[in-house]
Amino acid sequence: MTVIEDVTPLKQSHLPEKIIDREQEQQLLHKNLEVRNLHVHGPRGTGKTHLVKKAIGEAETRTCYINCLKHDTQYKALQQILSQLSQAEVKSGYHTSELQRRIEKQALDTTIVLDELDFLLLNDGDDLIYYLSRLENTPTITAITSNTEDLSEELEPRTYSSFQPRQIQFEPYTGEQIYEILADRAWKSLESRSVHRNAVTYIASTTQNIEIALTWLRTAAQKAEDTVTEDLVQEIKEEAFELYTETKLQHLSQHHRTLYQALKELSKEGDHVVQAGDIYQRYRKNASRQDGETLSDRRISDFLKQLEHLNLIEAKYHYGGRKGKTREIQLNKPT
DNA sequence: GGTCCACAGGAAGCCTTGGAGT
DNA sequence: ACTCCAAGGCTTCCTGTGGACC
Repeated sequence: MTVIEDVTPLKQSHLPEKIIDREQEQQLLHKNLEVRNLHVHGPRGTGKTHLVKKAIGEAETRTCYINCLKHDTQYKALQQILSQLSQAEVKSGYHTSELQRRIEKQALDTTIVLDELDFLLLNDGDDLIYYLSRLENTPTITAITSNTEDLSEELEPRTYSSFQPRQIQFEPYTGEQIYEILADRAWKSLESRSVHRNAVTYIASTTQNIEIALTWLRTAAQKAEDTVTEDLVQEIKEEAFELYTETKLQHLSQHHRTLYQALKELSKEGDHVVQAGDIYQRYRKNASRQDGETLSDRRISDFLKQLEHLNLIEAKYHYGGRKGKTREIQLNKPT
């Protein structure tokens, strides 16, 4: 017994024909995407990627979409750009300048989207942006970030001055907007009258992140005997959050997942605020039990920062005092 | 005011991978 | 087949931090 007729509209990846509540942003994107550099910024789950992808689909120029969470160095991003432009796999081993030379031959009238740019900046600096924004037949670049509000603070002055993006800000969804979107998706996806209004209201009043909201409603619908009730929604809250974090972690390494698991264990065991050193210790213990391979604390420290950027954990930095220089970390209950 | 805390995070170097030249 | 080169992943080493405590 299931209330789902077609699960597609409830999937986060689904791009509906009509997008609710983002008319202004959509227009800005449509008007500017192909003619000038853009910086799209806003918290997670506000529809940035979604709308940019839709704008790409409607663009007349060629487009490249790079997810910098997966391709977090200049080199890897260049490989992706070239591979999308030439429609062929590009292996490693070439000199960066060789990739750049080949891209320059092809990059005419191209729009390049760099999603999750924070991760590339964190890992490899701004060389990629500098290079792309100074190309002779300059492609237009759209950078999407969740953590970096003001790129002029993160980029070298010389990079920012040639990049000069127009900023498009995405505000968090309001409860009413989340409600409206969920209701629309539920109507397309589920049997009629199979969702209680209170159930949707509860989700909409708990989270401003549409990605979480959709995961939540979808999970509830999959569990429902014949109706999605508020009780059911409340009951599966934790499970839905876990599913959301799993999808966020799936693009990262097993070490990231072991690290996250270590923090989860420690916060379950008592203190919900944990010190970095304790997490490293637990990570080492768990990783060596799993397959023996453990990474250094230095490396894991970088991974911890990535989890912070994904908004999965919250870190408070101490630069002195009785605790010394450390981070106090807690799980982020995504809202 | 000197020492300690408990790491953060930069720099340098090692190892592996894969293309290019001979 | 061999050597050379460049890139990323990772480790090792090291310096810096600033309030608490003596």
